Amino acid sequence: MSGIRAQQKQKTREALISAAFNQLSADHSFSNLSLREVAREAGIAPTSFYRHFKDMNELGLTMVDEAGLTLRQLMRQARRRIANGGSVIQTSVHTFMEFIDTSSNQFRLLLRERSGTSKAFRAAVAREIQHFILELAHYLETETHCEANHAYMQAEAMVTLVFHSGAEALDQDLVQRKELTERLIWQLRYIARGAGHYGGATNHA
Amino acid sequence: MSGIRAQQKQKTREALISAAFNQLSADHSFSNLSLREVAREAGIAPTSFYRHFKDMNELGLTMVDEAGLTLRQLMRQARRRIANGGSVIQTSVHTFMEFIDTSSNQFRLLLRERSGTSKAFRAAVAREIQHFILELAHYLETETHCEANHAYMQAEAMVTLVFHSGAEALDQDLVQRKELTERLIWQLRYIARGAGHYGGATNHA
DNA sequence: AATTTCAGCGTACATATGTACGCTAAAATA
DNA sequence: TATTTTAGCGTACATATGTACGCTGAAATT
Repeated sequence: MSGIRAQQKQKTREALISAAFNQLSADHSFSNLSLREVAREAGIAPTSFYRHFKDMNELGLTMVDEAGLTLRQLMRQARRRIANGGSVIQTSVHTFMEFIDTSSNQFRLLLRERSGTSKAFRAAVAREIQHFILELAHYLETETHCEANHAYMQAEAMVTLVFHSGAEALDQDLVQRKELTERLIWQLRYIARGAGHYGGATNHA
Repeated sequence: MSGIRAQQKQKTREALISAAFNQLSADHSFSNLSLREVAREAGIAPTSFYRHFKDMNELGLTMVDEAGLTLRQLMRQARRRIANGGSVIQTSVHTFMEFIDTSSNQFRLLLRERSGTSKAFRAAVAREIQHFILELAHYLETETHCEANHAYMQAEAMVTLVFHSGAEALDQDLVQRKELTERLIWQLRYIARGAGHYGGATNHA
């Protein structure tokens, strides 16, 4: 039932997705992509595109899902590192920066479409980020005994700062990126401190 | 020397700019605008566009400048209100939320082009936001006796959170917006507290 | 009054895009 | 083996876009 045919179809579907990711860059966002160019890079005729996606929109949503998946895998990896005794803030930030380096275009997509032009996209990205926030909030609540509401607001603020820094890091060289990362770590410490004060937490930063 | 002629030219130039702002919305970003449509709404022929701007790009940069101007006027207003004895954080946040309500499309432009597709745009927006950060940093440094470097990082974090919340507020109704604003205020308090702790400041939040 | 300047227009063109339609060959099924 | 299914192709078309070019009439300058 695996079928030579279904296999090949899956393959060109992936070719389309990776062609699309490939065409993202600092100067080329998803809405700049054209069906024809994506098809060209994937090595199929424009009209064959429709065998796989109803729409460029549908392709885009698939891409958001994929980027979200990568992000979640990353979170697991960060959690493992933390469990092995790393500092929470430092480990999380460095893991995130690796993601930006390794999967820039997946990050770019999430970043841009978060405040992008399509409602469906915005919702999809918001869902992915919400995952991130809730997970972190839960961690902060149980681990630092912070009051639930404050844990959530703290997590939200932290994720916002991390994503924003990620966005800046995309266009920076290593030196700038290092400074940026250090600033970010301080800023996260501020939040941890402050939230601890108002929310009655133990401080583990 | 004011000239009926120059006067008229200025008028249609403004018509172009305001037509362009008018066509921005949640589902329509600057890069979706077309020269022809902007010209149409401004009531001139497509080719006449070039009498005013070399490019859509040049129009866009002008728009960024204009939005930046609005933002700076806003800051002055906030400072006046604070001088009249308002709480710093609350006053700033509410003033900012007014801006988002009153000049949504100017804010939309800054917001989107900050991580947008054109290098020149990104630079222009970054400059505007930098203004904001530096001014706030200076205020924090002199007013709360916070150490300079910490004052900067604190200001940066605060501006990031405010802008991000602004972005979310754009698509929200009044109830959601109120909750959002309250969360934001807490988050800013966290930062003020935390930065105060590490940077040796008096707390005025 | 004679001349120059120039904002705005209309025409025209090359180009890129999405997508409807029908065909083909090879894989899947019967 | 005979039949059906379908991924991918090529052709074709309607549409939108940026912009080159030359004209016009009124304001500005001489």
